Amino acid sequence: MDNPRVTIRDVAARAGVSIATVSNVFSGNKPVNADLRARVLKAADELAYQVDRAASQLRSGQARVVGVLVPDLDDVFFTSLVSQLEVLAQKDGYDILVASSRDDLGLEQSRLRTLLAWRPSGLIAVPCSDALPEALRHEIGRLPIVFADRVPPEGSVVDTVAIDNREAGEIAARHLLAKGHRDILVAASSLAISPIRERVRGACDLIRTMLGREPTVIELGSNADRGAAAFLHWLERHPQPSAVIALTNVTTLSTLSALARMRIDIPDPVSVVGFDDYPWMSARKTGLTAIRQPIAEIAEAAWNRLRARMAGDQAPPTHSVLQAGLQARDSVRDLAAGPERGNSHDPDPHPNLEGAAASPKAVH
Amino acid sequence: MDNPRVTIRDVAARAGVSIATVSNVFSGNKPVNADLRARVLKAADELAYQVDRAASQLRSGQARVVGVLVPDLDDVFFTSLVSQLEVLAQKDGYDILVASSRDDLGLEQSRLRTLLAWRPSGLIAVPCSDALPEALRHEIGRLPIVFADRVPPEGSVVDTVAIDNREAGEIAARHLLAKGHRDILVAASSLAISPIRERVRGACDLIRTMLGREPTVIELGSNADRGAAAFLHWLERHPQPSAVIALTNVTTLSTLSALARMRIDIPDPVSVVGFDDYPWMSARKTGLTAIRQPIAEIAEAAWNRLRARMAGDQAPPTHSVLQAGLQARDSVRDLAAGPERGNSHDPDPHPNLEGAAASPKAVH
DNA sequence: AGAAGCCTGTTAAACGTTTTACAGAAAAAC
DNA sequence: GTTTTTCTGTAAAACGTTTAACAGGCTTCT
Repeated sequence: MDNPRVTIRDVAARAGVSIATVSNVFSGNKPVNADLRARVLKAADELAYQVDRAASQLRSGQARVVGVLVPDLDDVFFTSLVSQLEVLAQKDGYDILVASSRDDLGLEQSRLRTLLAWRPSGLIAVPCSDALPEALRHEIGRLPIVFADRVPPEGSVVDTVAIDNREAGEIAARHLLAKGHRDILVAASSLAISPIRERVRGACDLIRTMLGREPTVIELGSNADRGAAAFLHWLERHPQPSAVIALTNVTTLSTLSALARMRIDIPDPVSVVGFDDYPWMSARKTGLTAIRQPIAEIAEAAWNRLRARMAGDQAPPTHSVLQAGLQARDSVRDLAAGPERGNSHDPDPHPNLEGAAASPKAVH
Repeated sequence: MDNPRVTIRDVAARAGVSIATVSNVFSGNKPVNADLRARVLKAADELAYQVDRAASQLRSGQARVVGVLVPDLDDVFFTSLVSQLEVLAQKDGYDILVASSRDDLGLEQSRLRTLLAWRPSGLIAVPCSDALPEALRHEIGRLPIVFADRVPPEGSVVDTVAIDNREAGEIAARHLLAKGHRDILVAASSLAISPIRERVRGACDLIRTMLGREPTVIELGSNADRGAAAFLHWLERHPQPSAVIALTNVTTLSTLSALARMRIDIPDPVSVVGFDDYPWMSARKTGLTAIRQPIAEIAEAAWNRLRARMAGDQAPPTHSVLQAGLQARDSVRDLAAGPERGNSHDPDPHPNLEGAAASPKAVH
């Protein structure tokens, strides 16, 4: 009852073959005769044999594990990403090692180091700054790496997958402008994060062009509660905007929390365009109009790129850019249509004029 | 520029010591003279040496990795758990290997097998059925295992950590009864899941005792959208209840979605007690009254148990039971206070009479 | 029929660590 | 002054697998 550990040698003995044959049966590295194969499988099954990944990896150098590094495991956006990646990886026989950098450069560095110590066959990361993490510098040509979501603005030495963030901001702004909003507040998480800067730029550029004046931009951070407090603080000492664009799912939460606490209704007097699309956004009386990121496609693109690299693709880095779309619901008031006040009783959501279908588009 | 891999041997050569000494420096297994130690560290740093975990693990049998298995990586409850566990594990120098069973027994089996192939030093799992997964049967005395959240009702052969689910259901029911509600609907995810059955039992027992009749129980599944559709379907062909208890965070979402789509207001005419406590629950005009699970404490208890086991604790399995509490907000109407209708303009949430502080309580 | 080529299976040598057994030097005990 | 003990470092043997090199038994080709 207390057999210490069953190895390939035990299986070989029981099946009456050499250990190499057993290895070949499991790794599929060399073909093996059908009935021998059956004998081996039977023996392995009876002994409840499992190949030891450490030994396997040590000898072969092949890890069948990929590291996944994200900035925050409490942010649904990132966990959705992890969830999708787990499914894709599992389909291809890979396990995933997840680590969170908690948006801290030092922690990112150390988490990367420990991930690399596993000698993974690949790495998918959402880095927490624009600079290439020091720990990855030496790995550039060696280890397949894909950056997702947060990609350096000036191109990267590794493969990247992200949405067109500038356009995402623009879509939000265009929607509000089309509905007659003139006093738009832009709520960002942090301008230190380049995709956020891009979203802000997209929104601000359009607003400036159309209205000839700069919208106000505020930073609410990456924590919903603290963000809500910050926004509350802002609301108390500034005139109420007619609409706010939240550029992140947690900023959306912060915005809604603060508005709720101030007992300010949506979409009248304040309209809101949120970011990302999660069940809670439609689980409310006035569903949230939001910019939808195609998370499944981001994950898929990242995985496909990583898989190609792991298979030996040596082409220069590619940068996939996916499209975000507008998910129109009821949180934006139509000021252009007419001056009627109060909650709209019109059950029809506004049609989506902007064309929201997400489709991949390879660049560079 | 293309050195293939730097091993302990290279470091030893450069530092002018034996490989055993280098190993001792890094593993801390045997003390080593201070200046030798410094030489080794310097050499290692210059070569950017990293110990190879596969080799290390193969020889020592020590993995410094723990497997984490959850039923659904898109459910915030589980990802919060993973997030907390990642922090705790990292603090103790462990990495985590995450896998999702997607609530499928077969997948759970296969995911467990691949986790076990890593020979992890421990395993934290939220199983998807009451039965001990077949893959774990052989590991019982060998591998430290902790089950969290979903624990078999009749005790378990492994350590478990969970909340008092019966009481959680009871608290929700008591709150509604105290507010004068008589027509209560219980929305569960799936009665196949034992903690859900317990919550249902807690709520139903109390309601039966107080009111002398059985409340209606419906199953909405573990997907928010499908659950919303199911509840909508139910609402269309049954009389409106005065209150609904949602026993899961996704059932809460389903419930709110369906009510929103029916344009039924909260808390009047329908009150809602939700489950779990997430930012989106307070990011609404009428904040959600909900049963709060102490996720951080669940994670901590699970990790502490696992750590003790990994350190060699051989005591019989323990079963920690934590307390859930009521987070009172504005989604429950007070029918007892008076017959006034319409949205309450009273900004004060009802005081929490039930005593919500969560505290660990060891059992068995 | 004999040589050449393919299968299919085996033997043995890695892979990079940890760890046991041991050796030499310094310190302590007699 | 010798012996014992303690301390530090080293040599070498694992750990369980993959894989290169090889060895037979076939088929296939001259």
